[in-house]
Amino acid sequence: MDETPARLAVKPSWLLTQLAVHAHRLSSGGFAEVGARGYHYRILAALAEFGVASQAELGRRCSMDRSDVVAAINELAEQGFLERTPDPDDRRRNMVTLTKAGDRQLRRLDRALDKVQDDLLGPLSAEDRQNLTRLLTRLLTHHQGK
Amino acid sequence: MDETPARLAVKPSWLLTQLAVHAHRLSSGGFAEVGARGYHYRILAALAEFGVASQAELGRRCSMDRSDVVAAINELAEQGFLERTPDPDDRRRNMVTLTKAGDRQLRRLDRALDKVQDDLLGPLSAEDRQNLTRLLTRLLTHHQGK
DNA sequence: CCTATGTCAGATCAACTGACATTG
DNA sequence: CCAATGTCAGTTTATCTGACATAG
Repeated sequence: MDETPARLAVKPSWLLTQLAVHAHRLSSGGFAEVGARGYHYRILAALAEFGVASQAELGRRCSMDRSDVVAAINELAEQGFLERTPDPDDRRRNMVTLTKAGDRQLRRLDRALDKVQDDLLGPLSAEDRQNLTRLLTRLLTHHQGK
Repeated sequence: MDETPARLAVKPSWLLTQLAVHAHRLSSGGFAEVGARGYHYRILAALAEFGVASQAELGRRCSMDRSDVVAAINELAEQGFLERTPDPDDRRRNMVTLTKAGDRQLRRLDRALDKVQDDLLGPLSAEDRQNLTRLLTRLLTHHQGK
């Protein structure tokens, strides 16, 4: 009857790490279906969510490094999913804008992720999912607020 | 009052992805303090939890690829944290055994992770933590059971 | 002077892939 | 003949570091 070993029951950080493996497997699969990867999704989603932003802002919102934002935005711009225009008010900054095509791509990614989410949360009831979401949201807002 | 944008509230998979960034940052910091990394911790923990095992078994228990187990075990054996001996009953297999030094290393890693866990779960009450652990355990056992 | 920004080159770590020889 | 195991080489992705030029 001792199905769950002590370490698993006691260490949520271990649970999160192990679960992250499965979550990562599933979600990269979903991204790949649409020819994208995690960084692309995060940036497109942040643009749709918060609107036009500088690269540094995007990095902060996606918890990504400045330098990685550069590369991801190069790739997304090449595919026409966003546009990079210099900010006249602050000539250090680039303003990044989501295009129509970018919005369509984000929709595709969202659909793919919906399937992933069902796979991932399969064993949980609607109430459990709501509960989990609530807990994770509290954790995330706490850690993103520094 | 609209603190949480729609996407965050609706998509636990996004939440998990973003949280995984913070969890990863914190835990690799903890591992590094002890001169280790995630793969090392997972293998040592699995050995302590389930006892002697073949490399393939370790891979299944840690959700790691066979080939990555090889490299991690090379490194751990070099540091004297485990021993690799051929299985006389099945000459394909290596039996991997945790050493005294390996057990001490695992204890150090556990202590480091305890601090990480407190950082990570900071904003949650004891009851919330128990709740979260219960939900994550159900998800993990479901996904590990294939 | 100091800070923020965008950019680049490079390093590390986790995860995966494909191949191969050996053994069951 | 097929499946499992251990091993090796190589690739991709995510993350981070340090450096630099430019602009506030």
